Amino acid sequence: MTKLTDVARVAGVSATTVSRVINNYGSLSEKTKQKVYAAMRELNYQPNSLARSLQGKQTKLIGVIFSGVSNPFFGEMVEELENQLFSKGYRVILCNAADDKAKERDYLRMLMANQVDGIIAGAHNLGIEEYHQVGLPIISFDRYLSDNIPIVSSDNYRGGQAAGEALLAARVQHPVIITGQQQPNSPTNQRLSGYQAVLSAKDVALDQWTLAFGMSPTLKMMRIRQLLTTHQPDGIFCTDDLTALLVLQAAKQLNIAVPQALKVIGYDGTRFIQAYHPELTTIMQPITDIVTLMVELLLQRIADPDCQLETSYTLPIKVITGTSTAAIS
Amino acid sequence: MTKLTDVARVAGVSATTVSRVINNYGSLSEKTKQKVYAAMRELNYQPNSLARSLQGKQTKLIGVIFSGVSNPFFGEMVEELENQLFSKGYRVILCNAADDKAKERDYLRMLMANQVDGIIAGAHNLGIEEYHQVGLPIISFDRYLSDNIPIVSSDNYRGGQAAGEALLAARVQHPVIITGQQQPNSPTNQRLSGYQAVLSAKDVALDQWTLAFGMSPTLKMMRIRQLLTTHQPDGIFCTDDLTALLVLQAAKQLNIAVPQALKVIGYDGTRFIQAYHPELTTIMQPITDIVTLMVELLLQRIADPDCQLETSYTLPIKVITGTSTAAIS
DNA sequence: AATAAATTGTCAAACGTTTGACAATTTCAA
DNA sequence: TTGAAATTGTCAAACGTTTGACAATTTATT
Repeated sequence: MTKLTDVARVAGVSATTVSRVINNYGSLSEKTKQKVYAAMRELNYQPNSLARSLQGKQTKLIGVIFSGVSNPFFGEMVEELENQLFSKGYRVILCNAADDKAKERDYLRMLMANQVDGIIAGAHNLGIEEYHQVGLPIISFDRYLSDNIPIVSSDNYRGGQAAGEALLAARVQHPVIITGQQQPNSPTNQRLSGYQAVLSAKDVALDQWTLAFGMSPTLKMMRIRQLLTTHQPDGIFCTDDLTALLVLQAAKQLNIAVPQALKVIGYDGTRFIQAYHPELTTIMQPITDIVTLMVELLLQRIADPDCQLETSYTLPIKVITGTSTAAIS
Repeated sequence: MTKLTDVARVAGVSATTVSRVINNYGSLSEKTKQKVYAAMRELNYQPNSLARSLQGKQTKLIGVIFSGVSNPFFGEMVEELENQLFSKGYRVILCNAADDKAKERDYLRMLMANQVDGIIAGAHNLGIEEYHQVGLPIISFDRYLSDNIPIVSSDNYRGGQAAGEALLAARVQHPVIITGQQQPNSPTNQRLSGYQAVLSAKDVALDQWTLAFGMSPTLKMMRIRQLLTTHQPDGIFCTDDLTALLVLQAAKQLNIAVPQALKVIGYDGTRFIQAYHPELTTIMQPITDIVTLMVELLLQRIADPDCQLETSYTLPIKVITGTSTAAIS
């Protein structure tokens, strides 16, 4: 591995000068700068980032903790995070917490040992305590972790309202909401609240089913079929799009016509769903904006660890209307 | 940040002894080991991995280069990679090459600067030359990079054959194959070859359409509608599942019944497709096995950089039969 | 109690870089 | 031509760890 002193030798200058060029420190003539750059190119030199970081420079590494990247919503989010962080000169250590407390804790330790500059936390197994004492800039997605850790989320309450309104506007009489398990301190609980508020304003009864987030699709499918046959709802709001896809599939299998006999509305509105399931009405979370904001906040915290940030940032959602809630002519 | 000397002080031993405990080096009594462990726990000590690596230890970081993680196939692959690497004590630096030569090159430089222990290369913008001189253990997915870099892929030729056979078995007369752009040195080209071989054995004409991998779904959709209306094929083999989904969608819009008027077969067979689109017949790549093999090979190379490995490893595919190619009764 | 073996300590160099203090040299303008 | 300013060099400490050589101490064995 070529090192700084090699560059110095080739450029015919001292090691200190090379370091000065790299870090743009002290006064330097254009001529020597060019000599050094030339030597760096010639030797294909890359400063050893371990040594730099050890010496006190930033590592330019960000830990990104999510519960898996195979879910399109998280996949798109992580992809966008990687993109934006890369363009700011940071790299991503991908941490899949996989609904596993121990793994998430391990990752937190590793990220500290690896001296990452900051963390984006999008998995939510761990309690507040463990995150509290990390002592690193953290931005959280969709979950309260500590007073000092900003939460970024989209407007879950409004999203729930919008979904309820859409169903009611489609003249639904017996709507059901399928949620994941309610997590403590999670703003996503607001989806239920918003939905509930809209229903009770119109005196429509709340009918709620819970399917744990980690449940296998096959199992979910069984439950949904059961729900459809026994409860015979004429409208379903799923708090994530994938579950909504299962509902559509189940309805098809059971010969329940959508939207004639059943209106379906999902949640998330990823690019994937928009492209491959345009028929599904859904509530879109603005992934790009969410990521932009999270990155911006994180970089602020990195630049100034004591900077004051809001506890919570809420971004607007958007309703994407497909045929799955279309009125019957 | 607590450091080694702090642990030494608390444990009442020398710094050298602490280091010996951590690295299990030299001779140590059980008693002092326990004292040191206790102190480490008490202080919540994590060795600074920058310092360790600088000193010569492994970084335990692996660069994983793919072209985006929002595609479910790559998403599932990266998720599995992260899982398996984590369980072996490695962490993943996620590199999204995004069909961008410059970005991929940048990443390669960064990975070298970051002293990663190895690389899994699954993006294929760059030529052989740039990978040739990286001088790090590399395993490639689905692309020839250099004689010394093993390729792992699934049996693309057999997959192409199987797809062709499935279409012919369903009594298709005018099948079309939709491929991505053929990449030089990519084993995925074999899908076409295998398909072609089966067709020509039965004297069925080859009709091939190309839709670039990076093209937006909307645009692809347009082309597919055009294809369906002008060419009126009665069978389509898409070399990836997402394109197949677009075909199904387009067929629905155009009132072309699947499988009655049109048989559709895809490629990849992710868990996602199996769960959410069981109707689609597809060729499944064994993602878990592919990842297991890649990780195994990479770790071998890391342990012994000179170890001899095969140039190419091919894993069997599996046909997943849905209703999209069902025979008409 | 004597000896060997096992354990622990001390010390220092090394990994590759940054950065400060200071001195030496070059450049430039008046 | 002198003096100030700009440039470069030398030297060394620091970041936190590992590891080797060696000495000092403790423990186990007979």
